[in-house]
Order: sequence, then structure tokens, then C-alpha cells
Amino acid sequence: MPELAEVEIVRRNLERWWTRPASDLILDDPELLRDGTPEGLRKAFLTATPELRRRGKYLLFDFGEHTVVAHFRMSGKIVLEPQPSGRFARLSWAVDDGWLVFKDPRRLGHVELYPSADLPDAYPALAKMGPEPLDLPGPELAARLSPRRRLKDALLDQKVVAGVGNIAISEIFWRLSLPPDVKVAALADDDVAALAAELGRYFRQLIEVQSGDEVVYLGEGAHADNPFDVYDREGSPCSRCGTRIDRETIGGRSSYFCPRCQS
DNA sequence: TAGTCTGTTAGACA
DNA sequence: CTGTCTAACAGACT
Repeated sequence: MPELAEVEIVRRNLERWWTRPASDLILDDPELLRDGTPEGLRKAFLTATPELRRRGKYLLFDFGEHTVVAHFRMSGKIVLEPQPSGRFARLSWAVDDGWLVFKDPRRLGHVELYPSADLPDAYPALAKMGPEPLDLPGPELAARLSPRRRLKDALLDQKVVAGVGNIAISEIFWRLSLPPDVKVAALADDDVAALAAELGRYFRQLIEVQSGDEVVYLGEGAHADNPFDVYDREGSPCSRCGTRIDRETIGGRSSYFCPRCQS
């Protein structure tokens, strides 16, 4: 599922839906909670309305004394439903207009409860996370990219930049006409500056385009229209030059690209 | 049935 | 120490 844009959309939706302490909470799947106790979780949700923050692909509910760290991994999301505890529900809590339900078919997502004062140190992934990619200055990005690495590997590394995922890589490489396996060392300063600018533009656009009560992921249901230029479009014509989009596994994950534009 | 999956991490290896 | 690859997590979908 979710890269930065989808998590940000959930954050904004929660700000609309969740305006007072929850009136009830059901931990549908106890394994969702990897750190902290169910009682502590319940008390936090029922006592305060959290400040909602996003850091990379993480969602943070800051209740004051305690903070919940949530991650959707591959298939998680939070939606507003009339009832709690439906199919794939892992956690449900009651708000004014219904129930907020953390759904996660693959159950890779997780939630942790920490004393706020312990963060981010108690959570290494947060403590080491790189800068947010919206409005990231080119020179700052350049300084964080090891020349020896493949650009794709570096950008997927959350310690380098926060929030970039596999789809964003294909889309941004296509926009900038970069070969899918391009090495950092092959980039000129101008290329890195353009990359930094495109990262911000890409995520801002995607937040705009996908905003709504529920982001439907590719492959979810039969419909799922594809909002991307190249991702999951193997064999379709490139919208710039008509060449068929190709797919290759790079760094263990699929890259989609136009073999003519991006060579 | 086998392959695929918008993520992250640990371990093996060069 | 740096970089790359694989497996594992767990399940649904094609």
C-alpha cells in the first residue's frame, strides 16, 4: 500500500473524523499491537484527542502523555465505517460519525504505544529516518546519496529520504527519463536538483489526486483504475513516445520504465 | 498452481 | 564498512 501520499491522506482524513476522544475501542487483532498493552491503548484513545502527525510512512497519534506509532506496511489503511470489526479489521474505535477501522488483509501492519518522552529514540526507524521529501533542497539530497549506490536502492532507504516507495521510484524515474538501474555517480548536480524538485512535486500531486475518504490500492477489488504513468503498465504504450512499457526486477522489486525514453 | 504485491528488517555474502 | 541479495513476515488475488 501506502507510501507517503497515502499516509498523509489518512492523516488528513483522521483530522476531519476524529475531533474528540473515542467513545469505545476494540482491539480486533491483539497481534496488531507490538508494543504496549491493550489497556494502555484503550486508555489513551478514550482519554484524549491526539495530535496527528506523519513521519515518512509512519502515522503518529500524540495523545500527550503517550504516543501511538502506526505503520500500514503493504496493505493497511484506516477508513470510516458504520460498524466496527468487519472483514480485515485489526482495530476499531468509535467517533462521532461511526467507527474508524484499521484494516489490514495481510496483517503486516502494526501499532505501538510509547511514552511520548521516549520517542523517537525508542523507535530506531524513526530516530534514523531521513528528511521529508516535500521541499527537500537539492544539495541536502545530494549530500545523502552515496555515489556507489544504485539510485533506486538509495531512495528506497528510509534513512536517506523518508516516505519514498517502489511506485514513486518508477514514476519519478520516468518523469526524469532516468534508466531504472542508474547509479548515483552517473548523476550531475543538475540531475540531483531536478530529482529533489520532482520528489516534492510527485508527492504533492499524488496527495491531491488520491485525496478522498478511502484510497483504493492497485489490485484491490476488480476495478482499481491505475493513476500512474508507468507503474503496473507493462506492455502498454508510453504516453510520451508510444514504446511499450517494460518491467524488470531491480533491487528485488519491480521497476516499470520506457525502454526508449529512459535509456 | 505459481507468481505477484505501494514495506521493513535480519542475515549471508562479496 | 559498503553494497546487494534473499528470506521472512501473512495473506489475498490472478
